[in-house]
Order: sequence, then C-alpha cells, then structure tokens
Amino acid sequence: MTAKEKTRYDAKARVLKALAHPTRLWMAEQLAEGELCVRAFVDKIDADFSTISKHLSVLKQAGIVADEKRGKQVYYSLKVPCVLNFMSCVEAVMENNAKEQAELVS
Amino acid sequence: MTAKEKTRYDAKARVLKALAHPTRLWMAEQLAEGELCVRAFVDKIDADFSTISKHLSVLKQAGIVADEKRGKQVYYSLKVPCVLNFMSCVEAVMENNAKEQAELVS
DNA sequence: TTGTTATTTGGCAATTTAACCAAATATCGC
DNA sequence: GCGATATTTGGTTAAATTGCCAAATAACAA
Repeated sequence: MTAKEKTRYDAKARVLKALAHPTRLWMAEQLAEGELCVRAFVDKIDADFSTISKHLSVLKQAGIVADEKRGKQVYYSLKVPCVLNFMSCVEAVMENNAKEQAELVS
Repeated sequence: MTAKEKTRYDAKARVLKALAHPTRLWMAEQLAEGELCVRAFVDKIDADFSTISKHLSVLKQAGIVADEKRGKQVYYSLKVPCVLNFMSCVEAVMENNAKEQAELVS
C-alpha cells in the first residue's frame, strides 16, 4: 500500500468514525426530516448541552452536516443524505447476528 | 429515547465502529473479490501478524466477516457485502470536503 | 447596559483503542 | 514425536475518545 493510498484510507475511516457513535448516529437520523438546532437535540434526549454540541462538531468536521447560524440558534442539517443508506446495511448485519445467536441457543 | 432504542443505537454504532479504521476498511475492500487468509493480508501491507489478526477479529465480532479454518490457514470472507456500498457515499463526503477546501483557497 | 437564552470552548478524569512483543495453540510433513 | 508454518492470545504502553463541569462568547430584549 502506497503512502497516498494509506492517506486515503485514513480519510475514509475518519468519515465513518464520525458516524460510529450511538449519539451521532441518532443525530444523523434525526436530521433525515430536516434541520434542527442544538437545543432540539438536547430536548429530545436528556443530555448535556456541551456534549451534544461537541458531537455535532465532530459530524461537521467530518463534512457530514452543515451548520448555519440564524439569530441566537445554530441550525444543523445533513449535507450528505446518503449516509442514511448505511442504516439498512447495518441492520442487515445485526439481523444476521441475531439469527446466529438464535441458532446457538436452539 | 427509550432504553431499548438506546441499546439499538449502541449496537448499530458497534457495527460501524468495526469498519471505522483505515486498516479494517482496507481489509473489507480486499475481501470484495473473495476470501483471503490472514497471511495474505500481512503480505499485502507490511504489518504485524498479530495486529492483522486482531483487526480481523474485530470485524468478525461485529458480524461483518466470517472465518473458516482449512488446513493450517484461516480464510476470511465478507459476510455482508453491502458494507462495500458505504464507500461511494464516504467518497462523496470526501469530494465535498475537497471542493470546499478548494473554495477557501481561491 | 444588564440579563437571558443559545451555543461553543477548555480542561480533566475515566474508558477505550491500537500497536507491538512474546508466548501459546493448531496443523502438517517428516 | 519434532520442527516448521499459520494464527491467536495476553500483556504493556501510548494515544484517542467520552462525558461532564465551568467559563467564554454571541445575540437579543428589556
């Protein structure tokens, strides 16, 4: 693997890593229906304001969400909706795993 | 968010996290063309045998790859090929990011 | 300008992850 | 059984990630 390829895989992994957290995954799904401000996320789950803000910042750094300040609030939106397509595949993996678990028991 | 939903997002994140590492992402792509034994990965990149083995173990735990021992070697294969579809979306994110970087410069 | 709400930032402790080395295990041919 | 090859496991250490708290910043209304 060349250094260039290595750099490229690092970059790809960075994008996936941004989504690879339960809270951030949930956030991405919430944004499927449209933009939300930070406060909206905080209200939906019971979490620290700063924790939510930092998670959003990770998603933004990765290029997955965009932010726009309007008045006092910052609105976040999905910049690349195709990330939502990951879900069905992830669920396929999980169903597979559940099936195998069940076979072990029976 | 209920405890049940939380558990579900944890599980989803665990699957994504397994892929969110440059080496493991590379491994998944290598498996696109068919099964490979541990040795084959080690030869393709210059890495420690045990490191590769552990990465494969992470992918296996997540349910992304399957392993089968035949003779002295263990062959790994992609159990859920749809994970390869992630790549195009991840690349879309990266191109977007590159474009914005370019705009900053100009 | 002062107070209030919305959000980000900095710092810190706890946990997790990753890489490398050495040792253990398994299979096979002799 | 013995040595050689293939792979996994255990341990150790460094680095990255999380979550929470307190403080800083921004916008706006009174």
